[in-house]
Amino acid sequence: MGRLCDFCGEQRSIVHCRSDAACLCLSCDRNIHSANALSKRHLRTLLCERCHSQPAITRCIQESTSLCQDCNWSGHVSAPPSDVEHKRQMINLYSGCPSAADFSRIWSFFSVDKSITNPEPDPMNLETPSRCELSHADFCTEDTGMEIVAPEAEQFDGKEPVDSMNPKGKRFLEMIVSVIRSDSPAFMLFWLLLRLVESSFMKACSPKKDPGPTQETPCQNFYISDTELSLDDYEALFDESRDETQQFLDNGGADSFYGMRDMYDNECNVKGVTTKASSSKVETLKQNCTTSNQLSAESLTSCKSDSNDCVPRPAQSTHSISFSGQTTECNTRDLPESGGFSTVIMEEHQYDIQFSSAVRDDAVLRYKEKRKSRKFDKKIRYASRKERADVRKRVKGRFVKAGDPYDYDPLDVIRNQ
DNA sequence: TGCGATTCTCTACCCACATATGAAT
DNA sequence: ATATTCATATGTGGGTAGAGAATCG
Repeated sequence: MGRLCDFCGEQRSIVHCRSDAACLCLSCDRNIHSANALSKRHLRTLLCERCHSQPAITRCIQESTSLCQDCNWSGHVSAPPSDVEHKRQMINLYSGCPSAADFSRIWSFFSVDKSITNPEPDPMNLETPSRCELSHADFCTEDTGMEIVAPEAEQFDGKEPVDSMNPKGKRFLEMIVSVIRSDSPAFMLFWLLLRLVESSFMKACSPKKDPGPTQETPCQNFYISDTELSLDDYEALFDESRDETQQFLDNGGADSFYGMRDMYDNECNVKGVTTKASSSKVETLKQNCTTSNQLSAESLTSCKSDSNDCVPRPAQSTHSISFSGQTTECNTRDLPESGGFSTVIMEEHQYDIQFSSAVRDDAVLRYKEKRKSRKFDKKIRYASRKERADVRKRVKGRFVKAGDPYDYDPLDVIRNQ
């Protein structure tokens, strides 16, 4: 059984929008996220075909099923299949309004069923197909105006030094700051930072031209001498993240940061924290740009964190990024040419991350312990209303009109104490 | 081991009304 | 641009119904 679209409530939901915390059918996804420039930036992915509630992160080839972090963990890691290890593919996130062809490009397992020109969706039949199929009615194949999330990133080829003398590099830095200040997902920033590291790495590896008598520039000395970014203290990383989160929430959450009433839940507040932390980091980076070490592991915490997913996602880079000694090697590729959407976790690649099960078990165990210890105390937003409710007379717990008979008066309880 | 009855746990909902919010003037 | 008025939405807590889980015979 599947899940109905949160918006229309009629068709089977296919994609998950994290920003809206909603599961949507393809039609509604396209309609909603083509409404304006902001909604176009919402990052979406397939919906987990097992729990039908969480965003899928990986695709099991053998089972032809898209799975979220938890379902992937329970189905492949904690209780691995007995026969043969299942091959899995990373599932890309996307934004904008991709066409069906675009979908097929970013998800090879996606196919477009053009023979179905006017399918009558059966709300009662929510069986998830073994292959994800887009009907022609759901998605037209012609390209419509779509927002490119990081057009500047496309222009920045990653091979030029970040240098204030270089207009592209300067624009790149400005872009980072603009991304930080926007509500773009934090791991978009993570990708940008990786590009920044990469560009510096390229310069460090390439023969240096004689710069000649150049004037001092803020970013002149920004080279990455050691491309291995290590997070030696895994525990400290997440402890710090949580503390910052709590502090951020205590300070008013995202409202205090953006100056607006946010529509996000705590998860997005986490995003706010990481963005904030990264913001200060990059601002420092921009101002000083002195040593490569300033781009510390802390910056990497800006990768998108999830209440259900505290394990850093693999990043695509030629650099070796070590998490608690676990190293993953990925290939850097430029963002694919697209007609207006962008995939954020780059090209799909085989999901062969070499996390050792022991370390993974340990991390998950600690995470679950922390999750237990979390406090979700009710927060009173309006003290005056609480004061009112605290003295209001009731009948079987329900408020009653002033003057009506009542069976419970909080003031009587206070007087009797 | 399976099944029905009972008990336990959890959670959404209800109510009135002061106040926040936004639109209209 | 600012102030005022008006209508609507929101949030507050204790008790309860109902759903689902757990236990027992």
